[in-house]
Amino acid sequence: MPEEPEVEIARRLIADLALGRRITGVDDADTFVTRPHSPGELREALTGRTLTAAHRRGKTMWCETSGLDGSAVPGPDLGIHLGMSGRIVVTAPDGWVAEGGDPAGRDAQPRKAEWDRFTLEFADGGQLALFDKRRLGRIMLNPDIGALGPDAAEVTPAQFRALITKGTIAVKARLLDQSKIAGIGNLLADEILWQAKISPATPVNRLQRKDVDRLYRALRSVLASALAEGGGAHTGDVIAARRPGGRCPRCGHEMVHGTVGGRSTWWCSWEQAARPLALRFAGQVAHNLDFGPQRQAIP
DNA sequence: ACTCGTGTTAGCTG
DNA sequence: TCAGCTAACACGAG
Repeated sequence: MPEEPEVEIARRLIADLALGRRITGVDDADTFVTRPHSPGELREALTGRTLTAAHRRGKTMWCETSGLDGSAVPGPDLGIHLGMSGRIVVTAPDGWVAEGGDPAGRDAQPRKAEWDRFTLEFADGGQLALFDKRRLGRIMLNPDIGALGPDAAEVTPAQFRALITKGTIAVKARLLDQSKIAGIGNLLADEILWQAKISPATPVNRLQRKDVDRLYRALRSVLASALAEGGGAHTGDVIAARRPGGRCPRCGHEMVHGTVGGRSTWWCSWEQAARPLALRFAGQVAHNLDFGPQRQAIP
């Protein structure tokens, strides 16, 4: 998916190109994407309104809508979640198309019409569509934003410490828990843990204060650079090494693969080894003396 | 043919 | 009730 930085790109797309355009038609026939709404419910709720603002918390977006016929009473919020493969496609009146969201599917096959899972038609002839091959994206009225933790890009160090360290769950699973901190996905989590040199399987109650602080700094810098590079979670330094035979871009040791928190996880076998720091240090001495790592040039 | 997966969530267990 | 885990969802890509 679109993780937080890519969702932010999609939100800006909506904010820049879709606000203020009168909605004259709504295709809400895909009831899996629009669950729990029934067919026609979204059309009924949105036709005649305009989107007036685009917001985001974590990976959830929502648009405010105008009142009908100049009424001051606003309409319902339109919730948008891109799921695993969703993308926002905004078409201008002249047919010019802008996209934001999932980049993995971009440039692959030509877009099939049936992959547009939800569409707003505008009076000017353009449209806004949720394009989603896998169909795990979601459109709903008045989404419950309160169920999400603070946005990953806005959480403070003190909030972060409090939200992260409670319990015994693996730190990666906690980073992925949207009700604690909203916005971190599987790839970003691997990148953040790699930057912080922390094993993804570390129980959160075993993290020391300095580990948590390092994790927080890694979170901030990974999010900032992902957004600066156009939103892709793929832009992370370790993402390219997430494959069989991949090597750590810093130390050259092999990346290892496993499942943490039910998700596919890659980490550096050396720098993110799951053992106490003291043992790691002792191991490093032995390692360097006896069988120093074969460093590989990074392509 | 068959497995995997950038996400969420219902339902289960202790 | 809470914390944590697993399967299921849907379907394209490798």
